[in-house]
Amino acid sequence: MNRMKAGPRPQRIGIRDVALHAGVSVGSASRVVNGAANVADDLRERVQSAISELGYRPNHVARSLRLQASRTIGCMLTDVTNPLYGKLFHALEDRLRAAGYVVLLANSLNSVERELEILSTFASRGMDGVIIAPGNERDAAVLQAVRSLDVPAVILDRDMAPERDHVLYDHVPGMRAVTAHLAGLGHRHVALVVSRALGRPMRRRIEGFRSGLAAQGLRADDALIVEMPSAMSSSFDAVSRLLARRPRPTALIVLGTNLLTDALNAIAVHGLRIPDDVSLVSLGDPDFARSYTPPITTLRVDVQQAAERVVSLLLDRVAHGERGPGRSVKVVPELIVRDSCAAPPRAERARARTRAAKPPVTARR
Amino acid sequence: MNRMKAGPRPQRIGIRDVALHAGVSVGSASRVVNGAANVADDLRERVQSAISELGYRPNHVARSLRLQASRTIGCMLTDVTNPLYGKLFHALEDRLRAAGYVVLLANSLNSVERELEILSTFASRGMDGVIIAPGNERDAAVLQAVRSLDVPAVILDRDMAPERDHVLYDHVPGMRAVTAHLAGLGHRHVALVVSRALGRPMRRRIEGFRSGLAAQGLRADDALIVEMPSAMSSSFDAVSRLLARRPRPTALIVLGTNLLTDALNAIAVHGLRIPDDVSLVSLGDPDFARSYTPPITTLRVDVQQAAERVVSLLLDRVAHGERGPGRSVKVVPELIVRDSCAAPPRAERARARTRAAKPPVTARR
DNA sequence: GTGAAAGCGCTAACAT
DNA sequence: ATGTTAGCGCTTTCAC
Repeated sequence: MNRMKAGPRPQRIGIRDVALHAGVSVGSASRVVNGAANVADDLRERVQSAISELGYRPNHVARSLRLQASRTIGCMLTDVTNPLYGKLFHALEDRLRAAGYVVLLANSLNSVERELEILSTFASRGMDGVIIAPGNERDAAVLQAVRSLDVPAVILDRDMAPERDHVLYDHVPGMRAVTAHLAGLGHRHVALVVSRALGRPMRRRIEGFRSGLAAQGLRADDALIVEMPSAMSSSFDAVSRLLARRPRPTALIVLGTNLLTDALNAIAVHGLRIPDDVSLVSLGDPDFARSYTPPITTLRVDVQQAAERVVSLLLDRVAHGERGPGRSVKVVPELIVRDSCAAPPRAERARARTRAAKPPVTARR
Repeated sequence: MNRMKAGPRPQRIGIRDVALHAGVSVGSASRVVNGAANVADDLRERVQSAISELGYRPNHVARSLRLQASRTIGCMLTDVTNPLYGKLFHALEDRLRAAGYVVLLANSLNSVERELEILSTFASRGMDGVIIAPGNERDAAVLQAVRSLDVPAVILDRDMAPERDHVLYDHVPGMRAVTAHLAGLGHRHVALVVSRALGRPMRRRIEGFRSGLAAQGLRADDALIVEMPSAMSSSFDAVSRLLARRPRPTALIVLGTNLLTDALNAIAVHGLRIPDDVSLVSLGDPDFARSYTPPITTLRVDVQQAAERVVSLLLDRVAHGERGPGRSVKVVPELIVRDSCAAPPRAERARARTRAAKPPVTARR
């Protein structure tokens, strides 16, 4: 009667087939599959051989329906194309997979519409939990959607809903460490290049930059804070303009992996050496920051640690029945000091032209 | 009876509740939800308002079980951390989402064990189709797992099972275009840096390199083909060694995004200018290749096009009932000529030291 | 320890 | 056009 047009699929094997083949009831077969305690040895063996003979695989969808749990975690990030998010997804996937969960990834691209759609997808697909970093943390509809999620959620690097769990990167002390490092070296003209100041992360970093400078008795020069129009645009020109200023900034902080390559290029084109002519600190620690000549000092958030925190918070609720109020854990970025920062040049008045004649980059130490 | 310990979840709303609330049968409610034809207007309206009043959301798991289809596509790639795969996933997700599918991403990390596990997960989770690029194309177990998948599959840039659909990057002509370009400029000492030669892609590229050179009447010098031990290791030293050879190679082909940054760095450290002293071609066209000074000539596979092909092949089977034999479509990489290649320096005998005194990089054109 | 049967939420056949 | 109902594959109570 209910036969959908003679499926060409060669009759998926169900637990019912296993039971039949082993000459037991489906209940017993199920108990074996799930490793229940009360099973006689011979029955277990018969079922197990039936399973391998028939090549039976439990149907996860049916199980999910029955159990009201899918062992799936939804993960909404801005864009895995960004290496930082790519690595994070990776770390999350590793840990969750080890715990028996599968991760459903969705790129929100910072689009409100898309974020709503994704959140809705997560809801109707019965995720056991979600990990999200909404680009539009301030949007009322997104906020509403997040708050009305009926599964455990961990919010990453956004400050949205106090009743939920959060993992927050502690940008302010992070940036303070950078400014302290630079100020300690003697820098007084420090420039900052950021991708876009929307959103908590950039706001906090700029805040940390200002307060860090203030703590050193310096004042942030607004003209030295450059914000890129979009995450996609090249920062080459912006950095170039910065380097053309007089007095030239003696140190540059570049907040974004994409920005770093452009900045390095701009510095080279201006014939400047790192760190002799200009000091440089980057965010995010891409692999080549380590292998660059000279190795670049970076402010790094430990992705592994962040993933660890996120997963632990989430599984507390998903798997261990935690019921408490929203918790918030901070991950402090660490300053990895390498060779791209030094004292500012004595003669800031010297002309760039003169320098262009020197070897382009300092030698590997 | 079957009440799982008084779920704290506030009684998920089902279609049954909607029907009750609207005073109709579940069947009718279902018809409205699915936009069936035979529904009276007033009934439809009543159901619709019940839906929004109750905030009903169809349970996708139940629907999947009933329909024997999950509207989910499994996607197994080596590692989204690699920008090429990141972009690809992105493009795939866009298209599939538009078609009403959700993508389940899994990073295989080239581990056999993991690939088998992922494939198995895909199978038991009832994917409607899968897109895979197994790192271990030659492994018997992986091969077996791929061939015995009982859902439509598209295999990406691997040549595995003729009965399945494939999208293959046409590396040989791609590399030929590169060598032709370089040879046309007059280069005779062309070096190649590859990340690892395992796997079809690199094998084919090297093959294309050799045959391309041969077609120009040149012979590939094996000493100029450098293979990195792993995708993760820095190629700085390898490139450095290459540049220290005499006669120095006049052109460098770098097959990997990670390798490019290291190569640029090594070239700069040697005090060499691009393209005056050494020409450079890269693979994969990362964003900064365009914004670099000088802009880097790259061999690019059009990710959008590849994704388009993959999705179209897959949906033919998943959604349009295609039953035919395995199809294979090729995507030809295109050479994007920018400013990083020029004729080899006349005086190859001149010393690097001399050159180091010149400005480090050519000006932006 | 094992079997029988209910039912997770939904759709589609069938009956009206 | 609408209602009734079987059953997707599985787990788990309940009775033995």
